[in-house]
Amino acid sequence: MLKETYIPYLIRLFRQYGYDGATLSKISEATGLGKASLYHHFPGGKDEMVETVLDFLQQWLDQNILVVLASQGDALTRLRRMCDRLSELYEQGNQPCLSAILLMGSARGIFHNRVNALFRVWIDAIANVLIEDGIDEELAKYRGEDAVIAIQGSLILSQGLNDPSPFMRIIQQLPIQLCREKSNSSS
Amino acid sequence: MLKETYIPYLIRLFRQYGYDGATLSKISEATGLGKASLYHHFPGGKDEMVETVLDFLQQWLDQNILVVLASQGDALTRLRRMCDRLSELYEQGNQPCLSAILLMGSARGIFHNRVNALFRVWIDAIANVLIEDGIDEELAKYRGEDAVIAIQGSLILSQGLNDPSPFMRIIQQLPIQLCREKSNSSS
DNA sequence: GTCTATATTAAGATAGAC
DNA sequence: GTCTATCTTAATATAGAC
Repeated sequence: MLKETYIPYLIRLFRQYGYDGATLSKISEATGLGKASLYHHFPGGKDEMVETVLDFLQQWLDQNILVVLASQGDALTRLRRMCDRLSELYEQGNQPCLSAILLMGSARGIFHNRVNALFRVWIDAIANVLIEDGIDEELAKYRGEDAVIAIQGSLILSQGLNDPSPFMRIIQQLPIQLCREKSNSSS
Repeated sequence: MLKETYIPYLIRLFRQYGYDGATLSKISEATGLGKASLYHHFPGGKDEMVETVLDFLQQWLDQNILVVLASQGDALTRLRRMCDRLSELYEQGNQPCLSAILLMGSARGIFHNRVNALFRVWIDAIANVLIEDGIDEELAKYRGEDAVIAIQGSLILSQGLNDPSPFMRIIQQLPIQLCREKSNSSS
């Protein structure tokens, strides 16, 4: 089997247990592979498994979020498409964000740079849509951050309340929020 | 020494390494206590340490957030006081939220109910301030959620970018955002 | 209340047969 | 490419002296 075969299992395990909690025993059980076989596919051990998952997520970002943000249509339409993809990725608010999980705990030191890069690319892509839509460059950058903040925060709250509805509400409101004319956040 | 003495060390360790990553060896080193002494203070081991920290955080919420939300002054003033306290708690955006950390990884199953309770109390307290201020009850509940979402999301982003400014920007904007008259999030 | 010493279990990782 | 068996290290936890 190609090592790509095991990515869905790895994503599910790291989401559920985190970096430290997803032990090789759990990974072995979930994939049906013995520990030695896991090291055949991932000689670098668990860190290489996470790197492989991050490669996949980077690709997913490119082929889903960045593609729809660069697609035909007005800003509102393109942002709605992004939200549809995000809703799939996070299973309607029932699954946490792997990037956020990798920022928590002892994995942070190892994977921080990669997560940082994912966030920056995502924020810039949203900001560019808004700039094309006529929004001031600085405000667009803040709105890009606001989008990531709303997604991440609502995922945390949905996890905390064990209720996907905060995420779904935010996802539904987000496109119109980002495209609104005036800043309602003047200091 | 009273076991309360060790709470600041525990908070720092769980914030930095998470539940799984904060090993007894690290805790022993940070506190200067041997492992056996740690079990003298916390017979239930690491889980009892986390429970002790959650007791402290629940108290902190009562004596800081709930107190200032029930204090004298208009809604905007009280929400600004809340934000000041939050800014201290999260060290101006440089420290992650322990509740969020406990929702990630294998700790979630153990402490989810307690974190859930913390979130609910906090959201309700914010909503009540807004209801007193004349905001519709349902909208106030959503605004309470929005506050927690903005805080949690901005802490994640500040961690991800290694830059406290997203948190500080959100904290500064939050009171006026919550008190705004019209919902700019109509569907 | 803190220590040393140790028990027990599980984790990450590898050797080598098939 | 997968396995069994094993190694090494580290984690949680306890016994018992001081």
